[in-house]
Amino acid sequence: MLDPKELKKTLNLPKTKFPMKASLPQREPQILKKWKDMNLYGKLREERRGRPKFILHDGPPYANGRIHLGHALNKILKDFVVKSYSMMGYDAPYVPGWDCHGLPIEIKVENQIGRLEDKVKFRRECKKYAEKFVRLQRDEFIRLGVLGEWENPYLTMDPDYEAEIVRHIKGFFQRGEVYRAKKPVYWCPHCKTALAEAEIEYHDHSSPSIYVKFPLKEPEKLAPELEGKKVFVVIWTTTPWTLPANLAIALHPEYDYGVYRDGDEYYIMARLLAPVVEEELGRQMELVHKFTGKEAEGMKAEHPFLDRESLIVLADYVTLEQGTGCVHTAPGHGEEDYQTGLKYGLEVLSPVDDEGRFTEEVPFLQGKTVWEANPIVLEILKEKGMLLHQGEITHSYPHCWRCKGPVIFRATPQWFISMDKKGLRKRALEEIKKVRWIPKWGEERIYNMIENRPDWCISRQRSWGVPIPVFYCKNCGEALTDPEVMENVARIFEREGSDSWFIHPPEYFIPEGTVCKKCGGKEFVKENDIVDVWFESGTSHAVLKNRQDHTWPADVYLEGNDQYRGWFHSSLLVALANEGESPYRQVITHGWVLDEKGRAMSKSMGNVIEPGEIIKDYGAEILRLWVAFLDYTEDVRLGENILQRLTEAYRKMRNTWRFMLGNLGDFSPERDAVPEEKLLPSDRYILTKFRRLAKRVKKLYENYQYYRIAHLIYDFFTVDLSSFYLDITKDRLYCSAEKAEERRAAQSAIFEMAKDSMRLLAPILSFTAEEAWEHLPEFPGKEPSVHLELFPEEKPPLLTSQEEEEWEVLLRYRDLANKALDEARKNGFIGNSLEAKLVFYAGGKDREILEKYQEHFLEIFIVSSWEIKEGEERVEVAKAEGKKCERCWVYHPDVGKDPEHPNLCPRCIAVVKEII
RNA sequence: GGGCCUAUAGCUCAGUCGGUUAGAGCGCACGCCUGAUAAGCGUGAGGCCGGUGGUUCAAGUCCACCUAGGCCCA
Repeated sequence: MLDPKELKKTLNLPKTKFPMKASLPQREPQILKKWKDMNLYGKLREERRGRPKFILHDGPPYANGRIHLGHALNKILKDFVVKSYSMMGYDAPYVPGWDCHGLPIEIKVENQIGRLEDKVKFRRECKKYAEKFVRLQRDEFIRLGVLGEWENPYLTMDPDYEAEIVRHIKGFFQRGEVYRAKKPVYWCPHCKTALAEAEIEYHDHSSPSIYVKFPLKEPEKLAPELEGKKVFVVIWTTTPWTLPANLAIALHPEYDYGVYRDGDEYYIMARLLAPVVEEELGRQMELVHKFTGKEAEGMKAEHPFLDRESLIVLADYVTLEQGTGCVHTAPGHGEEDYQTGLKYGLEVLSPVDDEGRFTEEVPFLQGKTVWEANPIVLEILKEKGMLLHQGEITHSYPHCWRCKGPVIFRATPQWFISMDKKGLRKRALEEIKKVRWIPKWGEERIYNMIENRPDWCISRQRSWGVPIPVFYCKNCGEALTDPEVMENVARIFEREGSDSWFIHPPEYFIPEGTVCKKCGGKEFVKENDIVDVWFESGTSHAVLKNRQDHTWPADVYLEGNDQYRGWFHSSLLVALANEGESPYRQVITHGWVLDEKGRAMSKSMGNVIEPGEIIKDYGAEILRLWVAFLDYTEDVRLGENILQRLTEAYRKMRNTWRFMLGNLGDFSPERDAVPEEKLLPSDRYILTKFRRLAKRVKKLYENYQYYRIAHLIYDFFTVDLSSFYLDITKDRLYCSAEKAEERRAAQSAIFEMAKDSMRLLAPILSFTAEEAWEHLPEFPGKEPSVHLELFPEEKPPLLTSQEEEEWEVLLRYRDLANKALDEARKNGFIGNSLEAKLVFYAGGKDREILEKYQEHFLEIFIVSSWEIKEGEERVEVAKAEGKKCERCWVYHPDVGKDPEHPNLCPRCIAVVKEII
């Protein structure tokens, strides 16, 4: 007689070196090293050569700072796309890129080393800064398990790339879509430079607060009884110096306005603000006429001190918080004023020079700074009797971040791409309809933006970027925008980079014999402005044309939903204008990363989670699983609780693989695989379910529905595998003879599911699938990395539809049996379910089905004995007959009858005899 | 203020054309097992479907408004 210890040795218990504990933070770097050493990316390119292409074109992140969770979400999703399409059999190269030029880097560098007069030196520092963060971010992206051509990314500061930018600018000029016009920008009179929004600080500042009268022309048009009366539109302003540039007065179209009599004068203002003005003036006025803003549109007023008209216009931004509801509008001195000016075709006046001094356009102020001009304007207004009231106000006012002095809005010449001159807007709107937008509301969103956007101002008064390749005639100032000259510049940039612009004189770029078309001048000066960085990144589609292994247009762009305004937008315009069509066929967007409560992460809220922390504490795989489980088309949340859930889900999947691998320890697919027709019913059932799952998963990968995949596979692992199939087949796997056909049958099913689930999950659980793949038994054609594999080919279901219905009945009875067994356990009647005998009550067809499968009930219900009786559907629990077999723990009446093995059941005696 | 979007159990997700008592997995509680063991199995409790009003015989689902949140713009 064998004692329990010896008996245990006769069992086929799971055995694998695949560890239960993942230790992801330590293990992942080893797997990354394997991929690097074997040149996985290069090998994949080789293996897929000649296959149809699938191009995901990477939107370049900005080379500034470490990566945050938004980057992680984005790059992991891209990795899902690229890896899954690669496993579908496409040749799917992935070339990452970086956006390297632009203001944020200039600001950072300026903070570090100060402002250098030498632009070449300054740009060199900017370049170093960008290179540093490209390196850092690249390593962080690699750490996430993202596979790509990291050794050879595209950078917007590469000479080749800069040349493409110039060529695309050239294209816009060539088609006559570029024009030069004045536009107001923040301007620091002390530093004599334009400032970007990001360079503005707001501080309190004391300004005059004045009410000014504009005599209304033809007041009878507003109300007949006003004919011949002295009617004034009253405006309020804190910048009297901008009054010389006044061209309009804006009213809100919907607000109520009134004409108020004050002695023999009549004042127009918003009715809700009249009491405020009355209080300022210290006297009451009489309301003599009411009207709404839109009634006054197109009327004219006289400028209070210049011989000029001021048009009454309408604008939605007029508020009733301050002033009179009638807004002084100077298109050269304010962003909103400028927009309104565009709408009404007003001139952009800005009679102020670099130092903030008035030009000869305003003779009586010439040479005075805007600050000096304020009191002079007041004097004139008083003189002309146009100053209704004067006070002082302290308010928040924009200041220069460098010199801390107050800044002004000043119109300067800028380059614009026209949306309508050559039908760019119209063609863009048509092209949008041809693209597949995921989610589909994206189409409406970008459509509305393109439909309503103003002309694109592409010039920036900065130095870290690509120059606009234009020259000006030294003699007459005319711009030289000759395409051939620009092509020459492109060729030079290709060779020397855009630094050359700041090194060489104009003659270096301009072919000999070039003369000014206007005056015949032969001497030129270079443009100082650089191009908007959105134009640069919008040129990235050229990467697809310049790399041999790519095709144009891209199949997919995939970015956060802020990029409807950003990269999707600029890419569409740049590519469409130059190539004639959209650079992408599909655009996928993902949401924002929020904290667990659904709020945006911000430093001030103190709720920021760094990807690095998660990788250190949990592993990049958990981050990948996070991305997989969420519906990324909406905003996604992350916090401790969610990480905890994900870690547990991860462990379950890992353990399921581990258990499968353990049971395949002695299995060689080539030698031991059992033909499908010899599989047991439960094997056929689970494989049918699994094959159906595999088919759905592949379809879902095609449609980028990762969270559905994750849920489906995870549910299959927990419900179908762990708690059903793998639980019920333990008896077969452990207790049957090692080479018994029923055991090999279960192993065959497990092998298929292990192998194919690893392949199906490889794009998501890239690290763990790889690790598990290494522990999977060898078979012919097994690739050294799971990422070189293809998705499993479709296999037919093994059950007929009738058999499937039979399984529904069996599983219904399994539920009943479990409830009954639980009841019995709670009563202390049994412990382990093998102590039980089940009595099934069934009738008709159900009874036939139970009888048909009853030889498998030990397996399906994990009980020692059973009986089927006629009756209403239910299951009862009795004690199993016989004694417990010490080897398989099943109760059997014959245990004790064999004198040699009195502690074993007949089956185990047979198995044991064979072994001994 | 405008454009677009979101809201179902503690968490992540289902919920078809409007149609029975709104589902799943995890987590939680209780129990079993000790041959997947820092595992495995079973049972159970969790829902004002963000709120209000409307359309309808019937609303998680359609409409309007509101609240909370997100991206972009002003």
